[in-house]
Amino acid sequence: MATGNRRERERAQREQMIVRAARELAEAEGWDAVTTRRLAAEIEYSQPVLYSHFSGKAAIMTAVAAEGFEELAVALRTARTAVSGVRASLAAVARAYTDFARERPALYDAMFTHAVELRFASPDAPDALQAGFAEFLEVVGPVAGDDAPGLLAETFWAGLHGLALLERSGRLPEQAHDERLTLLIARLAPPR
Amino acid sequence: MATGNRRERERAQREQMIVRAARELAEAEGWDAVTTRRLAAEIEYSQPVLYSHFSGKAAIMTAVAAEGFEELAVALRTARTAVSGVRASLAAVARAYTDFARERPALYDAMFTHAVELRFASPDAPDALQAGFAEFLEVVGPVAGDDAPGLLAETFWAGLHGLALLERSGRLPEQAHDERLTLLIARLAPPR
DNA sequence: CGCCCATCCTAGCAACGCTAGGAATCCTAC
DNA sequence: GTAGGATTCCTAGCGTTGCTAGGATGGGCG
Repeated sequence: MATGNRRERERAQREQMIVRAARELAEAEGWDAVTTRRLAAEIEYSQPVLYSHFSGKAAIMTAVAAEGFEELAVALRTARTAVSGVRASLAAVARAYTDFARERPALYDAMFTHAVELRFASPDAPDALQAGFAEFLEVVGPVAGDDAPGLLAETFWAGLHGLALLERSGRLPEQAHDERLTLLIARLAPPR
Repeated sequence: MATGNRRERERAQREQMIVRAARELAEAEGWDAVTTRRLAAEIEYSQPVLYSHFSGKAAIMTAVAAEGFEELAVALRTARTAVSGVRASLAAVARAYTDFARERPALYDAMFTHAVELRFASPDAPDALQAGFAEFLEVVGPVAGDDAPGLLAETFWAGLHGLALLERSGRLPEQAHDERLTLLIARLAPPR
C-alpha cells in the first residue's frame, strides 16, 4: 500500500482529464464530435481506459453536466450577491442564467437535454443542483405573495429555460432577448 | 407520360408511409429506435429507397416534425375556440399545449429538440408554425397591456415550453403541473 | 419484339459505442 | 536481486449505425 496513494491520485487526475477533454471537445465542436475514440486520443490512452473510469459515454456526459451545475450555482449566487434589492437580484439571476446557457451551449445541453440519469427535485439530487435552485428561491421569495415560493421558483426557472432553448436554436430571434427577459420578470415577479 | 400520374401518386404514398412509420416507431420506442434499417423493413422496401425520398434521417425527422406543427396548431385552435372569455382561452391554450407535449413526447422532441433545419420566426416558416404562434397571439393579445403582444406571446410560449421539457424529463415533479400552469397564467397574463 | 430507362436491391464503407483477451508493467515477497 | 502475481493497458474485433456505389430487374416505348 506504499504507492497506493499515488496511483489513486493519478487515476483521479486522469479521470479529470477525461471530463475536461469531453467538455472542451463538446464546447468546441458539439457533442456529436465527442466520440470515445477522440476522447481516448485526447488523453493519450486507448479507448478501454475510458471504461475503467466511466460506465460509458453517457456517464462521461453526466460528469460534465455535474461540473456545469456547480458552475451554474456559483454564477447564480455571484449574480445575486453582486447587487442589492429585490428587483435587481431577480434581474441579475435571470440574466446570469440565460447568459450561462448562451455562452456554454454544449454544457447546458449536457445538463438539461441529455444526462437524464441525474436525479432532480429530490433529496438525493446533487448539492450543486439544490444550491442553484436555492438561488431562485431566494430571489423569488420576496415577490411570491400568496403563492408557494417553490412553485414560483420552478415556474421562473422553466420560463428562463424555455427562453434559453428557443432562442439558442433560432426558434426565437435572439435580438429581442432583453425585452423578453424584462417582460418575464415584470410579469412573473411583479412589484408587490 | 401515360402512367406518370400513377407513379407520382404511388411515390407520394410511399413517402407518407415512411413518415408514418418513423413517427409510430418514435412514439412507441423513442427516436433512438428509429433506424434506417427498421424503417425500411417497416415499409417493406430496402434502405436506399428512403434516400430517394429524403436526404437522410434528419430530413425524415423534419417531415415528422412538420406533421407535428400541423397538429399542434389544430389542437391549440380547437382549445381556444372551444371556450369563451379571455382567461378561459388562455388556460385552454396553455393546457392544450402542455398536454400535447406530454402525450406525444417523441413528436414534440422532433419539433423542438431536433430538426433545427426548420425555419422559425421568419416569413418562410411553415404555415402551421405561424398558425400555432397566431393562436398564442390571439389569446395573449387582450392581456398584453402596454407590452408588445408578440413579445408576450413568445414569452408565454417559452414558459410553457420550459415547463413541458422540465416536467417530462423528471426535472420538475409532474404532480404539481396544474399549479405551475395556473401560476404561470395568473402572473404572465394577469387580469387587466 | 427488342431496346432502354427508371426503379430497386445487394453489398459494402467508414464510424460509432463497447468488450474480450493477451501483453506489458509494476509491486510484493522471498 | 529475482521470481511470482496482480494490475494496468492495448490490440483487435463485434455488432450496429447512417449512407452509398453498382449491378440486376422489370415495365414502357418505338
